Amino acid sequence: MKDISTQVWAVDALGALAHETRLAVFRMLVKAGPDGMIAGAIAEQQRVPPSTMSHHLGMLERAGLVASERESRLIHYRTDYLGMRRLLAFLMQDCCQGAPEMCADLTSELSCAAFQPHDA
Amino acid sequence: MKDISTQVWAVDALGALAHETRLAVFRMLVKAGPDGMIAGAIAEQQRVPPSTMSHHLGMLERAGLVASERESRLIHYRTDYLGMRRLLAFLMQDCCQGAPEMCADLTSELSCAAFQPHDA
DNA sequence: AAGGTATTTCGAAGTTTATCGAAAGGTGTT
DNA sequence: AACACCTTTCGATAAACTTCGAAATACCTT
Repeated sequence: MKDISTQVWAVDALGALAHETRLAVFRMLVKAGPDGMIAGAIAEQQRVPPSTMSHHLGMLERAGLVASERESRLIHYRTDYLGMRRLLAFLMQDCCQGAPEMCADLTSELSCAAFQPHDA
Repeated sequence: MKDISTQVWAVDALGALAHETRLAVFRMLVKAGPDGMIAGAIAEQQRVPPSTMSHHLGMLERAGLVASERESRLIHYRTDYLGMRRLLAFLMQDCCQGAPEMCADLTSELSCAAFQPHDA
């Protein structure tokens, strides 16, 4: 075992994403980019009462997947890219020692522009 | 929304991983490589009763993250790399349109040999 | 400081999930 | 066919999660 506490955190992070509304919110924030979105707008967009959404956003934040920042009366939520990175890295960790060719497949599948700067 | 049914599946997959034992099992299988492990050995390795482990393995399998195959009396469980790939791709999807530089960071962090064939 | 807006916390209800022993389902051996 | 082995299914209990209205908190405006 490389890091037992990271595993504990990963369970929380995965649990935070393992919910229809929260996963939709997380992806919406990823799409929204660094500026993020305002709490009220997130709740409205997902057709969920503010108190319920607050609960979900709190879970995502405690899991280190999103971060919040107050701006006057509004609260901005944005993706915590470091947390997202940690989670993806954790899941991919160790996959190569067993079967390197699987990893190659994995990376070629990822739909990030960073991977295909040369072609469509 | 790109694909609503994929999102539903992703919630299941994330939920399957959002458990200490199941996440440990999944990672153990990733490390074990294509040959996978035998159900009994998995249960013993994790110090969990067979019936409990069977329940967990069933969840991982229904989520498309592992696959099982019977060999006489034993049942082999192995990582379903396609499912793993689908999940990672789903999570990374759309992250570049908001902030391409985040994606570059993401890929450089991944600890796969496929990314660093030149150095340690 | 009074009032209005944005968001969170509290509390209670219903729903889902986790656990594991006992029993059942397959599979090979004698 | 009877037995032993490996694994799953069943069933019941305990624990955790989800939901959302009401109340509380934080902030700005007047």
